[in-house]
Amino acid sequence: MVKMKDVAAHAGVSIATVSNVITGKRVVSPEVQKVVLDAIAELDYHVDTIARGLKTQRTYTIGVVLPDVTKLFFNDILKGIMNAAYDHGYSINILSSKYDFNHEKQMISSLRGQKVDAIILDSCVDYREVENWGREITSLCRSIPVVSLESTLGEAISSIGIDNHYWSSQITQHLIDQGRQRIFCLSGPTSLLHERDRLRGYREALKNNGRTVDESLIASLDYSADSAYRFVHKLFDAGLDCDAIQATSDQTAIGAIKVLNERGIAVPGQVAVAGFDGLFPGTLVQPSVSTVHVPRYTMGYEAVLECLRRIEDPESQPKNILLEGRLIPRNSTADLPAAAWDLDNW
Amino acid sequence: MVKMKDVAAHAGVSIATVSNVITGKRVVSPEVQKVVLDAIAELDYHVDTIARGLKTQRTYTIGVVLPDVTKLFFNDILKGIMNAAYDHGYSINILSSKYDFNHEKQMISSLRGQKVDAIILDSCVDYREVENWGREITSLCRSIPVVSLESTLGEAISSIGIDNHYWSSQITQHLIDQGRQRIFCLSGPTSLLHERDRLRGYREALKNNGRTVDESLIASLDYSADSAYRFVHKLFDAGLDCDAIQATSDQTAIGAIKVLNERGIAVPGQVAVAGFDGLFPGTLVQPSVSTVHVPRYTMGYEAVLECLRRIEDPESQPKNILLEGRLIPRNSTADLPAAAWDLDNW
DNA sequence: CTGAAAGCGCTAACAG
DNA sequence: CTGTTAGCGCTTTCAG
Repeated sequence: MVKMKDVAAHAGVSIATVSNVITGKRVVSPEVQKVVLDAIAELDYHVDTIARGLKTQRTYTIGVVLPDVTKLFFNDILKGIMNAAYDHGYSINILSSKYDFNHEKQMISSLRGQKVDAIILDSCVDYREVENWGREITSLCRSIPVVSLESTLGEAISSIGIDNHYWSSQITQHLIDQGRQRIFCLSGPTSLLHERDRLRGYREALKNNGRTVDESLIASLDYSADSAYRFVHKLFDAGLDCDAIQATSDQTAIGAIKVLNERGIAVPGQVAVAGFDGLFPGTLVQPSVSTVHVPRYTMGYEAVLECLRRIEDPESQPKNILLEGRLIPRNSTADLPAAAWDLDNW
Repeated sequence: MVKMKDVAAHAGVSIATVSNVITGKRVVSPEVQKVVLDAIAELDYHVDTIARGLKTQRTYTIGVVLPDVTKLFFNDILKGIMNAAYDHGYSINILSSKYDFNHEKQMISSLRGQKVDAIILDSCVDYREVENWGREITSLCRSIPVVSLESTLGEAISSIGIDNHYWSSQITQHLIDQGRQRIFCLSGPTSLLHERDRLRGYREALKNNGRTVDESLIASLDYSADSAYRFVHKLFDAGLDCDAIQATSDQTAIGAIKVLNERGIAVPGQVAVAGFDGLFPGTLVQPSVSTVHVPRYTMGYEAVLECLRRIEDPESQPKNILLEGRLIPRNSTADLPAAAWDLDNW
């Protein structure tokens, strides 16, 4: 491996000069500069980022901890993160907590050892522990910026996400506007703050329309379509009486639609189904799924920008960034022209 | 940041002893070990992987260069890579070449500067340059193992993939078995070796069945569903006469199905459509897409294992690993019970 | 504007 | 079994 010393020798200058040419932190005369640059090209020299990192204590790497990278939802976030990072000369180090809070803790810890310059975290912490965890992260990651995805983790930690409460209420309202009377709410894990927000939105929309919340029309599952599928089958076996199902993810909404299709229950004729997130498979199934679009790509991209902002100005304060969602009515709740397949984002 | 020196001081031993406890490369007495471990825990010490890397010249990082991480196909490979890497204590550094060979070259180069321990590459090199590029990589990455995905890049480079030629011929055969006479082949970029293999498979299957290859029934596009969509519309506008379309990707197959659905052409009644890859959206659309399953996850996982094998034994020789594909007939080519939605892998 | 030299935090000889 | 010490390749004072 050719190193700086070799370049210096080849160019007939000192090693410090080579360094200055490369970093541009000190002025080097044009002639010398050229000689050095030529030597670099000729020897095909590349700075050793490890050695540089040891000296500068910067790695140009952002650590990313997500609950489950294999899921489309996080994949899209990841795309945004990767593109933004690449655009700005950063690498990323991705870790999957698998919705296990202990893993998450450990990963944050290990990321520090790797000297990442910033951390982007989509936490799976229990909502009751949010504040503690926020404080712990803050003390753990004393000197580097942390950006939380989807939910707020406290004062010292930047966050970026949508107003889940609001957008969830919007989709409930949409179902009500379609004349639905008994809306079943299929929620995700209630330990997650943003799931609670979505559930709150559902409740609030009902109340705003002068309805009472029937607790027998609320259930919490994990995020898997399969759980939803089996669960909804059981519901109907038990004689569930509803004319709409509002799922807090497209994944589970589609699981529900599958059940209804299998049982010969017309969607949306007899039962309307709404999802959440705006994943592309919602456009492929029959009927297409009404949903709220969560700007996942933007979330990832902006999260990186927020990291960079705080890296570049260590004095700058954490920001809470709120992105816009978007209600997308499709054929599972409304009588609309058939939605077009989204074929471009996969 | 607490460092080894601090741990040593706190434990009342030398810094070397701390190092030995951590690496386990030299025996330390149980008592001393305990004292050190306690100090580490108490101070919440984490080894600085940068400093270690500078010394050991190992980063426990695998560089990954894929054409387009935003695509489902590569995403699944990535999952395999990430899981395998994580299982073995490695990090990965992902780069997206965007199907630009110059990017790819540059990325391989930059990965060397980052001192990755191995590289996994899914190359977009033109098939005519494969050998040159293979040689160049070999000399560029002299001391680290390189594993090529999807196609073979020469002697010194391990590879892992399926027999595209064979499996493509299998799907053509399937269409022939279904009684199809005029099979249009919608190929991907012909500069890619594995696309050429798939096309060869199509040709060979026709010949094996005593048919002549009609060159007007062959076209090459990029991989986007949108291109396929517009192109197939034009084909039918121009009066294309065929009773089957064999696309070399599910993406383009679905684009074609969309066209046929729009034009009221029955699939598979009038025109059968087959894809390739086995992506889950093929199970969601109507009709579901017959395809060849490419074990993408396994490909990624095994690629990492191959890296590790060669890292651990530098004397070991590169291997060419061939994985099994699987023909999956679904409703777009055959009169079968409706295929079930794949809801679990996204 | 250029060079010499210290040292980032760790590992691995080498001594003891 | 434990300690001392020389560097890994770079950046960055400090001198010139």
